[in-house]
Amino acid sequence: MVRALRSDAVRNRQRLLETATEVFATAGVGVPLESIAARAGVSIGTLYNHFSDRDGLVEAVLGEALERLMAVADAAAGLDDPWAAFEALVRGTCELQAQDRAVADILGRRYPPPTGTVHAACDHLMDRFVEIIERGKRAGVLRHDLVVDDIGPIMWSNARIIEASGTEMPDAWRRHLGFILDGLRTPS
Amino acid sequence: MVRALRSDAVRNRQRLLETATEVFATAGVGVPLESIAARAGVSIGTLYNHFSDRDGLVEAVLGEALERLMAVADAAAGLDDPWAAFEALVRGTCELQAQDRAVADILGRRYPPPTGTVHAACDHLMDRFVEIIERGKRAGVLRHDLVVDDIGPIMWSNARIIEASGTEMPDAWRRHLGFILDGLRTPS
DNA sequence: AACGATCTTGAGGCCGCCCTCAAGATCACG
DNA sequence: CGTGATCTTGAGGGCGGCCTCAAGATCGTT
Repeated sequence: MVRALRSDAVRNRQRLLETATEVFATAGVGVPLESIAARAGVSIGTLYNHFSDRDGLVEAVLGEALERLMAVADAAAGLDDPWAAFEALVRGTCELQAQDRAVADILGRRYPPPTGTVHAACDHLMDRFVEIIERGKRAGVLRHDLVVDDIGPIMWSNARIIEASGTEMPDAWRRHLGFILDGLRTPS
Repeated sequence: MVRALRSDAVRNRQRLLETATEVFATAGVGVPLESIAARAGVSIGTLYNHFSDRDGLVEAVLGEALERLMAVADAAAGLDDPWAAFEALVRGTCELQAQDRAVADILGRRYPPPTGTVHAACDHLMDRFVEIIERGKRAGVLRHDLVVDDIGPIMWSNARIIEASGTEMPDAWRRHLGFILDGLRTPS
């Protein structure tokens, strides 16, 4: 049986989750845990009371972001036009990377082997990609030699571009992705 | 007047340079300096006797790699066919990144603001790009909206793909770059 | 060979980060 | 209000990396 948490514990846990969500989203999953505890107004010990380690915190925090990811994937899969579906999936995923550095880190392979919910979400995403790529190729809108394994590199590099371009060239990734998409489309 | 180095100092400096070249090329410019000293059979203190800090060592080591870079750039600029020139420049640069992690780090923006010789080399490379992009656009083989600033992201992301794909997918970057190049070409 | 100039050495200070744990604070319940 | 269970705290140990500097080794010159 799981004991009920004490009220202060509930409050602290909540604050930690909120803070971590913000900080991870803006500074990435690699940020010092001390900084999260500090911003949450709590000691580092308390953070470790609630989460086993960085992984535990990440797992606990990424829920909403992963749902957004799945939502994008499902929405894309729901589109009728095969090219539109593919484009929506790629653009949507990259957009989420741009909006949330934690997502960029995960999808960009800057953070160790995803496990648990994170892994599951990535799997689901990849399944959608398989599906949509198949559809696109059958419809003849996607280049015939494209395979799912080509998606990884797109996301890794998108993460890097977002990071390296920072605030000076905030739409660099969009331009770049545009080029790639043009390269993936079957010439009409 | 510059004093002549003592013979043992010459030997050590030489060994350090050789070792650093190897290690930087395979493990990147961020590798612990201690590991270089160790592999060179010399103490960390000696390394710091010869090079002010990591930057100093990098600068001293990168000479040949930078020359290879310029050679590629000049060779590309020498090609008659405008598309061939562009493709050679992009592919050549990325190839050098794949062969030498130090080059990948520099061109991939994983290492601080390039200064000195490194900066000069990057400048030269970019000049070549400007030139070749202009030529390609005039000849109508390159998409009209392409600008030099679009090259950075290509190299940043190439560095990332090389790194993330490691030995499992050693030609991931090549495939990916192929897509991009198709996206940059004017549809015929 | 002997001496001073030059060079090497590696322990150690510093820093940032990870994570732990004993002591103390807070809560909740009777 | 008192008492035990629960939770928080932050100093501190560990680690890995940067860089320094006083002591000692080596060189080369006379």
